[in-house]
Amino acid sequence: MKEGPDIAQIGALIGDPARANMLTALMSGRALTATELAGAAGITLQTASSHLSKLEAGKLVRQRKLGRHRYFSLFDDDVGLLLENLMGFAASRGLLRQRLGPKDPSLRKARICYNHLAGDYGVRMLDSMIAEEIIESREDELVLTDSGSMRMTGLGIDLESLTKRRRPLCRTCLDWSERRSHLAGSLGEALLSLFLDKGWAKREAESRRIAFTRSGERTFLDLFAVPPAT
Amino acid sequence: MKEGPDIAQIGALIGDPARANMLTALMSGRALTATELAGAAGITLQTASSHLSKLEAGKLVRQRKLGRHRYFSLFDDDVGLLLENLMGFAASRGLLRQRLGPKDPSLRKARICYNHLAGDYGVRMLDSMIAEEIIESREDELVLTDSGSMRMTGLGIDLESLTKRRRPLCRTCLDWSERRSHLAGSLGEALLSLFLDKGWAKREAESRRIAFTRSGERTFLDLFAVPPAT
DNA sequence: TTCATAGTTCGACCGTAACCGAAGCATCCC
DNA sequence: GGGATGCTTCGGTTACGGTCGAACTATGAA
Repeated sequence: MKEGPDIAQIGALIGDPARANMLTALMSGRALTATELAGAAGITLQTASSHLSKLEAGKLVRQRKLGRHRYFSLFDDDVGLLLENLMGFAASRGLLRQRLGPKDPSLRKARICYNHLAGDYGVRMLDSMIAEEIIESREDELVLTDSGSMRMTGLGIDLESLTKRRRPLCRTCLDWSERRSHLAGSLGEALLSLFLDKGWAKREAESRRIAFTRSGERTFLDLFAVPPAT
Repeated sequence: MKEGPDIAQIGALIGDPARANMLTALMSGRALTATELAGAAGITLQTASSHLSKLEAGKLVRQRKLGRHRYFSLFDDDVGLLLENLMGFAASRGLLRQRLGPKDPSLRKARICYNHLAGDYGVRMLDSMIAEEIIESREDELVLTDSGSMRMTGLGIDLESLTKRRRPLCRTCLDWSERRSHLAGSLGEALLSLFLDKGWAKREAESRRIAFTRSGERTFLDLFAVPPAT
């Protein structure tokens, strides 16, 4: 017997509440210091340090030294996708965290998923892009069309530099609150940065929430109009 | 903070080696008794019973009483998909089980993924079905085409009864060995049963391997021809 | 009824891992 | 240099959970 990969190790890594909290905090896409992560998990710095070295050994997070700080972030996109997946599963089993303040409609509306837009607005964006034939869905992957490339470039996205990287341009990511897919991959990341750079939306501190400005929201909804319901 | 679903509980459930082994054993799609699962995990019956009640409480498995036996199986398709996902992730981190006997090329070729075909042959089948326009990939979901419906019916699949159920007909499932998608959902399940019923392939005992007979393999490969590489 | 098999529950044991205080490095600032 | 900050390492405590033996329940067979 004993066939197949070892899922227990990863389960155990994610299974500790303190570590799960840190990973969730890192889903904000920010690189956080050990002290910040300790605060997010509600434990002392020493304990956090021990947890982080385990997460690092398991290739779930990576660290970058910057001055006397150590900035931790998720190891790669795959970790983000897996965590979002797990959240979807947990939500489907009715496993919500105890101290879930308000039901957080704003979190369902627009939030950051590691490095791209998620929530109602994220799903809506992908829907629109497919309806507008900016993206085509082939087999199980998403492909940017020629006309889509032009529109993205028109928005100010440097596709050239994006495609140079080895990371896939477009990926789907299952949204735990909407139970449908939104756009991940380097294009998903680039689009979110664009929104932030242009000031259409802002990230809230210490949260995954994305807050659109009034005019930014109008522009966004105009740009990614949803086709009338069939 | 504390926003979002609780992933730690699920992680902890999967994180124990004994439980992970049981879940992996259940990925064979068979309903197994507590004793069989104890054997698969290498623990005593008492311990297994305790683990199983936890898995049941966490809605990862369900049990059916049949005489004096209790047959355990995965709670639903979602659990199977999640586990396959986790295996893919674990494999990508190089986390293989210690006592992995032979590299198991046969397992990579064709195996059962909870209730549908996975491995090289599973991926190949979906590829072919899309190329032959039996299935179309829209947005992030798979849709059976009209001509596809006819072909499936021609094979002897009762689509009517499949669509009556609330489960989705077609779903993608990420294959951990191929790193691409294969067909899940009730159609995926029905197709595998068909292969087994027609005697094209057999399930090996105590394993996830699917062994095609010589003539069955020919028929399968003929039916799901792969388009010439572009 | 009696015996055998399948499984759960209880109790006790034990190991591991989470946790924190204190000390030790490393980096930056003055 | 001296002092402050950020983080790691060490050591020791504690608690939780996995484990199994033994006793108990339930179903089936003789």
